[in-house]
Amino acid sequence: MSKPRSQPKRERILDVAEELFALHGYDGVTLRQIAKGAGVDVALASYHFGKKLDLFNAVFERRAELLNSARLDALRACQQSADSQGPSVEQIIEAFLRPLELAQETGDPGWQHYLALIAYINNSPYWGPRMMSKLFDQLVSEFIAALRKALPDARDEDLYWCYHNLSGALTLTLAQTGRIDKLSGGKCLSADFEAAYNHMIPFVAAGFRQVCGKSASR
Amino acid sequence: MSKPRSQPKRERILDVAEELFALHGYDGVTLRQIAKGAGVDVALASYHFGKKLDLFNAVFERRAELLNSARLDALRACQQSADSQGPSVEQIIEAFLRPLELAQETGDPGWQHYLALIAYINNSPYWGPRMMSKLFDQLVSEFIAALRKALPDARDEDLYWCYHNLSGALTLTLAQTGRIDKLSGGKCLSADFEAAYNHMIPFVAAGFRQVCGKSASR
DNA sequence: TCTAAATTTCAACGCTTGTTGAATGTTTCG
DNA sequence: CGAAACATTCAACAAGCGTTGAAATTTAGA
Repeated sequence: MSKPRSQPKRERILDVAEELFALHGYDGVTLRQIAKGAGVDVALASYHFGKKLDLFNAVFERRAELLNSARLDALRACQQSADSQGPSVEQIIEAFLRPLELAQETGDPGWQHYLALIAYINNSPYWGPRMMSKLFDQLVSEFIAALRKALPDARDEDLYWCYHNLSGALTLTLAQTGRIDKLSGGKCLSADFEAAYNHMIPFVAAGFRQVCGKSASR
Repeated sequence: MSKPRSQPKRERILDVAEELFALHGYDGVTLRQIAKGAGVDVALASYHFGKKLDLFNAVFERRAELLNSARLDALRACQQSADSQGPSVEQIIEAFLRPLELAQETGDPGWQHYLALIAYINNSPYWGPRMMSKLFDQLVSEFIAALRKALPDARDEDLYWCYHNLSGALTLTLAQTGRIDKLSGGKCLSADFEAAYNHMIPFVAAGFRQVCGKSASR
């Protein structure tokens, strides 16, 4: 059998690695810190995952498929329930963002660390080009195709720049830096994903319409 | 003989540290890499800056004041030229972003590295709380105050979430990951700050108006 | 020029790093 | 049971780390 038994120590290594990598980055974490956090000998990480970089990749692969299919399902669902014109910009962005919230609300704090790790990757000039495309290009292309349909007058260049803005706003949200908490004097909370998305969806949708809409300046 | 007061080796250490920290983060760079890049002995970095963390801070402080005053000047200028109602949302965001472009166009590639380093800090759950407030809180508060005046019906909470979206979009732009280049098939270029801001300004302004405007849903 | 200070290199330190091979403990299953 | 397969720990390695004191070099000022 390939994966019959749950391997609790192996999972704990992944959990701790996920959390520490998200907080300190790849180079900011040692295998000994991870092993200590997991209550395990250092050599066990090498036994299960090989090199440090392989462990890093394993952390990603563990949740990638589930996350991508959840977001794709949300897109398909809003496409199904739409009329012949297809879903609106708001609906598409909602499908892009809400599954991230659901992932968090499974009660598994690992999801929050995982999303913060993705934020770290996405914003890194070193890791971004090495990891993001492989993990998310296909999914993103599908969302952009849906947006292109909802904004038939958009130029491709404008569409991609707008997605870039969305991606940036989302990335900073997922990074959970707590900066907005301090800046707003507690009026906004980084951990409140629902509030973040409730503001992000109309904000981004209006931006898309402004830049990619019919009357956009060319 | 070249001027000794300019301390060329000290500057070169800062230049190389700036570039490498921006690319690999604090823990991803060793003092020996920096020294090698600067053509200098390792111990010289310690002599000039003390601990590694002090060098990291010195990289920031070198350009912080100049950057902040350039952005503040831009805000003051657009406030001067506005009527009694104050500058528009677009004008304020323009004043927030354009000085970053000018900094790049001095021809000094160090500015680009510096801005990428700020992006790294701003997106980091570890460094963000430790460095961003000290460097930028005062400036950001002034811009938000101006936006509050331009959007008199806005709730503070909405205003801060909108700024968060702006900050995220800007951060991903400064990080220069090249992701949009690949995704757009070359139609958009990460290095093209002017194009990025030309799209970001109307995008973000429309978002602010949507979320913070008179008819915003409450 | 001479001298003191500032700069830069040299050499080394004690520690930590990722990784590995062998030893020990634990399951699985005929 | 018994033995093979898997899981885990132990001990150690060579390499690289940040940091430091002393020596060498360069500069500044009289």
